[in-house]
Formats: sequence, structure tokens, C-alpha cells
Amino acid sequence: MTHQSAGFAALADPTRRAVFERLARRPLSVQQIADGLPVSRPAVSQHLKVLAAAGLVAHDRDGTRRVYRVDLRGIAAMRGYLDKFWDHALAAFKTAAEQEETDD
Amino acid sequence: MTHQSAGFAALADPTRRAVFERLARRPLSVQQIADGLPVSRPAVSQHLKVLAAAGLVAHDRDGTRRVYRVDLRGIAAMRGYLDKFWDHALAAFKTAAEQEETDD
DNA sequence: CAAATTGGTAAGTTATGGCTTACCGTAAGT
DNA sequence: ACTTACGGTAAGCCATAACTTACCAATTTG
Repeated sequence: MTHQSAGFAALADPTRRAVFERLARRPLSVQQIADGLPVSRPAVSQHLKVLAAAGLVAHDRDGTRRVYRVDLRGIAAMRGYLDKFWDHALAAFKTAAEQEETDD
Repeated sequence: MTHQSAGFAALADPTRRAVFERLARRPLSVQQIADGLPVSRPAVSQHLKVLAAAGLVAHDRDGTRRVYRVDLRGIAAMRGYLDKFWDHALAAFKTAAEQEETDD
């Protein structure tokens, strides 16, 4: 519920999408993520916080490192939100089409 | 491509999501949308512009009125973007699970 | 053709959010 | 224990974006 709306805000930012897309390829430490981006490491930390709040990423500990990876729960929530409209709009479209038919 | 990223930004704003969700129920004029929201009509116009740029809404003319409705193209683009990660993550998960099995 | 309704755009204000540097805690390595 | 590596948080800066009022164009109606 909260995850859906937070998800859109999370993926709205280009840098944050870049972080997310990198993690989709393979799990990475914060440092590794920052190395591949034109922003500082603290900036990455802040982005990860937002992504985590949206349920889009999670992390495991490895010593002092945090290895981040994508979390399916956030994606599932967003997919669910969009699918609601998708199904609804398709149904409405179908109804309209049938209406057209009987109008002939 | 452009629609995906614009879509997330478009649905990131609560007011804009409210506009979109209202339109999902049924097509409405700009005035009608504004009547149900705590913001001015020009604000609604601006939100509709953003939603339209993301391919999430479209409109038909009816005299001086513009009747807005949801546009499936924007939703399809966003679904496509998310599904990519969904499929990829599921595949990775499956591979990991099979790895576990052979580890026993 | 004048009046009224509808809605997009401009200009200006304020809040939000993304970035930086500085700082602090924690775990490993020597 | 000291040093190094890693990463989260705080404070402050600046750009963006969400809102307002004011204005204008276009269509319908009397």
C-alpha cells in the first residue's frame, strides 16, 4: 500500500533508477555502486535508503560491507498497482467495443 | 523508453496520482477533476500536462471542454519496465535455488 | 455580437529533494 | 590497540517542481 506510492517516487529519480538497474544485474556494495556513478557515496546511501523504504532493495551484511540487492516485494507492489488500472481499462475498452457493435 | 521514466515521475506526486485514479474510474473534464481535489484548476491542468507527456492520459474535445481519460500506452510502458526486472529477478532466484539443490 | 464557460499558459512564491562535505560508529587486518 | 576500509547520518546549499493568481484564447449560447 505504502510501498506502491513510495515506489514511484523512488524510481522517479534518474540516479536512483541507475542504482536500481545496476543492482538488478548483480548485488553490489555501496562503494561499488558509487564507483559506477557520478555522485558521492553518501548520495548513494541516501538513495538506497529511499529504495529500501519502497521495498525495492534489501541488503545483507558482509563484515563492514552492506551488499545490496533488488527486493521483489517492491516490484510486486508496483506491478499490482499498475495491473489494477490495466485490467480496469481493458474491461472498459471491451465494454465500449461491445457497445459499438450493438449500435450498428 | 522516455515514457517509462516520465511515468514514474508522473505517478510520484500524490495529487497527480489522485487525478489519475479519478480518471481511471471514468473520463472527466478538467473542471470536474478539480472539483474533487483540494487544488486549483490551473494546478490540475499542469498535472494533466505531465500525465499526458508520460502517455498516461489522453483527451477528447467536446466543445470548449476537454474530456480526459487514461491512456493504456503509458501504463503498458511502465509495466514493461517493471516486468523486465521481475523476470530477471525470478530467473536469478530460480538459478540460485537450483544451485542450492546441487549443493546438498 | 456580447456574455459566459472552459481550460491552457505565464509569472512569482514556497516547499521539497538531491547533492556535497564533515563527522561518527563499526568491523578487519597488521 | 592502531590503522584502514566501509557506510550511515547531519547540516547546508541549490535546483526543481508544485502551487497560487492573473491573463488570454476559443467555443457555445442568448
